[in-house]
Order: sequence, then structure tokens, then C-alpha cells
Amino acid sequence: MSSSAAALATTHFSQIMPKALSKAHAVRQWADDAEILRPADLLATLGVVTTFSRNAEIYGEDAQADHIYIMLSGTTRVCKLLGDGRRQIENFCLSGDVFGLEMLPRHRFSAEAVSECKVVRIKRSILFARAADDADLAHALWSVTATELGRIQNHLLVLGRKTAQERVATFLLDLAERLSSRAGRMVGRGEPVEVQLPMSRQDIADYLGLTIETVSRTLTHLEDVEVIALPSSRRVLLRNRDVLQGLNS
Amino acid sequence: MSSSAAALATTHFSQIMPKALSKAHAVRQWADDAEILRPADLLATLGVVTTFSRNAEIYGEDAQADHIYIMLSGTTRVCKLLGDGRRQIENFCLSGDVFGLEMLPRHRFSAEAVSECKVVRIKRSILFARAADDADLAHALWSVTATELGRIQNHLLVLGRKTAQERVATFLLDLAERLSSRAGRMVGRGEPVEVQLPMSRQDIADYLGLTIETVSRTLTHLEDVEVIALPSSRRVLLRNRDVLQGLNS
DNA sequence: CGTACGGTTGATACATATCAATATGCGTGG
DNA sequence: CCACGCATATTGATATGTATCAACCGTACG
Repeated sequence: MSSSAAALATTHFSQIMPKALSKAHAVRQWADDAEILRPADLLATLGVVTTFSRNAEIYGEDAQADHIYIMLSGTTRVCKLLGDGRRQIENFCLSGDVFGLEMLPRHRFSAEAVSECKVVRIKRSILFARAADDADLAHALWSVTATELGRIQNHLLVLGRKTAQERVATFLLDLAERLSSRAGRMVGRGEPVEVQLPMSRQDIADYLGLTIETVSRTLTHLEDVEVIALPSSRRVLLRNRDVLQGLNS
Repeated sequence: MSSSAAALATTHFSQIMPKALSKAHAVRQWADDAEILRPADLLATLGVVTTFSRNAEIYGEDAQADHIYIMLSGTTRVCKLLGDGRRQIENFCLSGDVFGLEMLPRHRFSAEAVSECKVVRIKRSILFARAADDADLAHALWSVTATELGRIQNHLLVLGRKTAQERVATFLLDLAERLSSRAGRMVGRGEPVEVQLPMSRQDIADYLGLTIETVSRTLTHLEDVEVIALPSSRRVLLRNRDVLQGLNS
């Protein structure tokens, strides 16, 4: 399913950020050029920048969890497979998101690049060693885990109790929110927003616990009732976010 | 849905554990009598024992997250409601489990006693203050959050991609495992195990993203094919765990 | 002994999956 | 620039698993 194209380039973060590695704020400055941000800033000073090409596997299920990753740009999917090939995508990671952070020594999911993407890769051993006597860092690790937990808890409700329409609506709103907050753009409550979907219909289906056909049908239905528009299959214009929000319950 | 029966009794933990509060091991000793255990031991030294009667609300959704809780005995459900009454149970907490730990100041779920239950209740402010300069405690908090994350990630796969049979099978095996590990009993791989269900069919349904009827039908079907037996509705005998495991994929 | 509550069972409806065909977009090579 | 081929997406017809609606049963309890 995922071609095993490997990392294209790895650069020491310090090459990009020659000095002032002391704390996060130098990174934040660099971020303006590229795309990084967030509480994860602190972590980003400890790693190495790596690029993965589309569909490259970043790590596999049950692999040794030697590194954790922070997204700089692009999108990755974190997922799990069932014996017969059924797949559940647990999360799409966008710029600023952290993934691969485990307490146990093995990854319990696999991670793949949805689009070409750039990440900071940090050695787990280094990270944990520092966290032992850096309370800020320890807190950052906890914060990352807790945030992730919150996201998944919401997703649990989506998968357990929501209809296809509600799932898709929730997904679109959530993605719009995450993408725009990263772009730093503030969008008025009324006006339409356009969302660029980095992932395929199959990815969306596996994230929402649906089939590709149901996702497609649901989108065209939402288009029929003029809640969204689909200028192309990867671009979604949210025309009436209030209605979507209603479907969100 | 939940009668607002309140806490029945609160005792200072120190009354039960007069001395040696220095670390967790005194608690562990006490635990042999009652039921507590686990990495959460460390936390348990900081709180007050409280009892909740069946169906009592321990905290509500969006309530101020002033406390965190450690189960000593009984079962609680942690859940979220949708506007129209649909409910998703995120977790059943058994003895030794921690719940109500949030980074943000508000609970994002509600918690209710499934059966009469005893908990240690810890003031969040105290906990966090101590965690600031107690690395062990900070690590314990992270550990609790990460463990919970792991549980939910598995549950996500259940809700997103498994059939009713698979969900029920997974649930039974998981519960059997959790209950027996707490009882300290080691059960041979072949022999049947009996599981006492602390919760109603409705609770199971809301945990598994199914209806009560489907849960019931699935159980009777598993009984028909002699994988389980149902001596009574709250007691399930796992007669063939290999088959269940197979459904678990 | 009835009433209430939780659980089971049955008949039917419906949302989503499945299977199959067609369409659209996109990179490659002529 | 166009033609081809492959990926991905849409649309249609049908199947199926689970929900819904409704009746019934059993056990606990006043």
C-alpha cells in the first residue's frame, strides 16, 4: 500500500538554525519562513530535519520507537491495520503536530507521508534523558500526549455515534480550523472558506470509519444542498459553515 | 439518566494510612486488603477516599476539573453526550485506574458510578504543585495520560472498523484480562474464565457504539455457537477464548 | 401478587457497504 | 500538443448489518 520510498534528505537542525539553540524562540523565528510553530517549539530544538516523499513510510507498526517527530510542512497519517487489511487512520498530522511519541519502546501505529513532508526527528533517548531534569521539557511531553488524547476522545464520539454526514461535516470543519489556524489567518464566521484536502478519499474514509463511496456520496450530497462546493476533488469550499456546525451536533 | 446521589462518605486517606505516607509502598500494602495497586500508587498518597453510590455523578461534562480520581473498587463510566442524547462511553474504569486527569481546567467528559465505588480523590492544584518539583510524580502523570491514550487508540480501531461480533469479542476479552490481572489470578490459556459484568447492556452498547439489542443478540449468538455461556445476564463464561481472539483479529 | 426494570427476541426499515461501471484528472511519451 | 494509460473519484444497482419499533420474558422488590 505504501511504497517504501525513503527519506530524501536529512539535515542537522543546527545547520538551519546555527545559533541560539538555547530555547524555543529562535525556532519560532525560523518558523515564519517555513511553517513551524506551537508548544512543540521546545522539542524542535533537539532534532534533525528530514524529508519524506509522498507515501513513504516514516515508521511501521511495532517498530522500535527510537524517534519522535514534529511536522514542519506537509501531512502524515498515523494508522493501524487489521489482519484482513481494514485500516483505521488515527490522525492526520499537520504542520506543528507531534507524532510518534510513545512511552513504551515500540510504536503502536505506523506513520506515512500523505504528501511530501518535512519533519524534525528527535532521538527518543536524548529527549527522555533531557526530560529527566528539564521540567519544561517534561511538561511539554505531557502536554503533547494530553492534547493528542483530547483529539482522539472527540474522534471516538465521531466513530461511535455519528452518521456519515455528521462525520464528514465534523471532518471538514476540523480540518478548516486546523489549517487556517496554522496559516495564521482569521476567518470571519460568515464567509466561505476553501479547504485544500491533502489526502485522498480513501484516507478520509479510513479516518472516518466509512468507505470511499460513502465519503464521495456524502460530499456530493452536501454540494447538492449547497452547503459546500467542490471546485475540484481536492478543494472544498465551505459555503455554509453554520449548517455544517449543525450537523456537528 | 443519573440520579444525583452524592458521595456517601469521605475519609482522609491518612486515617486509613496513618503513617509512612512518604511514598507509594505503604499504599500498596493497604491495597492488599482492599483492591488498589499499580503505577497510580504514587498518586494515591495525596488524596482523600470517597464513596459514590450506583449511578451517582462524579463530575459532569464541562465541570471545573478540580480533582482527579483513582479507583479503589467498583466501576465507573467516563462518557460524553451528543445534543440529542446519543451517548459514547469512552472508558470503564476499574480498580487501579485513574480518571479525570485533564491538562485544561475543565472536564471534557462526565463520570458516573456504574456500581457503588470507592475512589481516592486528589485536588488538582495540590497535585500539579507537587508535580512541578517532583519528577517522579510528573512522570506518573504523563504515564497515566499515555496509558489512557493507548487504550483509546485501540478503541478507535474497534469503533471505526470492527463488526458487532468483533466488538463484543474484543470487549469480553479485554474485560476478562483487566479483571483477572487486578485479581492477581493467572488463568491458563485453555481453561474457561468467568467474567462478572459490572455494567448494563446499555452501557456496553454505548461503549461499543452499538444498540442494546445488537449487543444482546450478539451475546446470544456467541452462546449459540458455544463460544461463551451466560449463566445469568451479568455473568459471562468465556468457553473458547481462542475463537474470541480470532474475532478480535 | 403485581409492578418495574433490564434483558431478550421478532419483524421490519434504513444507512452504509459492496460490487460494478463510468468518469475525471494527470503524468508520460510520442 | 495530443494520445495513452493509470490513479483516483463519482455514480448506480443491490446486498447486508445494524438500527428501530414493538412485544414479551424474567427477576427483584415493594
